[in-house]
Amino acid sequence: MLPQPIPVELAEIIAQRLRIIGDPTRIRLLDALRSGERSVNHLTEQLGTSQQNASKHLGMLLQAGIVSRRKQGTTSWYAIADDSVLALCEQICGALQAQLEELSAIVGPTR
Amino acid sequence: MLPQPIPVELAEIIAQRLRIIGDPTRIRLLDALRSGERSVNHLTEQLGTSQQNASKHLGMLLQAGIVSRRKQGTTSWYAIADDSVLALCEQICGALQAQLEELSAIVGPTR
DNA sequence: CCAGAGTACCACCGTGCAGTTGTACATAGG
DNA sequence: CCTATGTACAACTGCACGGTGGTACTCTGG
Repeated sequence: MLPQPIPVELAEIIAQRLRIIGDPTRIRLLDALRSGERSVNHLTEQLGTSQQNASKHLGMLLQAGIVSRRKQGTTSWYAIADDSVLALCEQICGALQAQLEELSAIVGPTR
Repeated sequence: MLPQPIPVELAEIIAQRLRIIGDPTRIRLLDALRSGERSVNHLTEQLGTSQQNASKHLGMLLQAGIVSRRKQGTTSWYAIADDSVLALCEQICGALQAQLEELSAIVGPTR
């Protein structure tokens, strides 16, 4: 599926994508959106951060096409538009768990 | 598999992991290692970067447990230790292609 | 028309990181 | 030994980014 020598441009696109998701606040925003559509106010309170910060990160996720925005009155409702990002986090956690199991096997092999 | 409210610490770990992979040079290093074990010198020439830069990024990937190092004489041989990173890139590309197809469907729906 | 709520944008600051330069270390060859 | 080769580490610089404060804009309710 991937071309054998990945061109520099594609490497930069992939890297940019990974860096967009690679932020604790944005990961927590996406996590909060797993339950469904949420307003900025709700997300701000759930994360315990400032409204400006939440809006800023949601704007970045929106521009990247990872979330979608729906305006109703004065409130904006955000939702996950790209389900693959959650699978990405799952995969990361899976790799981490595999590494931890290897380490524990080395530390305590006979036990 | 993932806990429902992702704890802040886990979000930071996932984010750090994504940021480590989210660099064009490191993605190209991992891509070059898809063909098998390679020396620093070989990777330096293949990427067209400096030896110091390649060594620096390889050190980061090594510390993260993504690649492995084997020293023989004066040369260091690096190899991919965590195959899931390649699947990660594949997934990113898949999501990008899906988004592109959606866009092209909007731009030229009858053609 | 006015006040308040909800949201987004802008400027700023501090931090972290990518790339470069210089250099130290280890090993093989003569 | 002495030199060359291959690699890793430290310091520096420029730049991008995360968080914050301030503010403008929009819509709703009175």
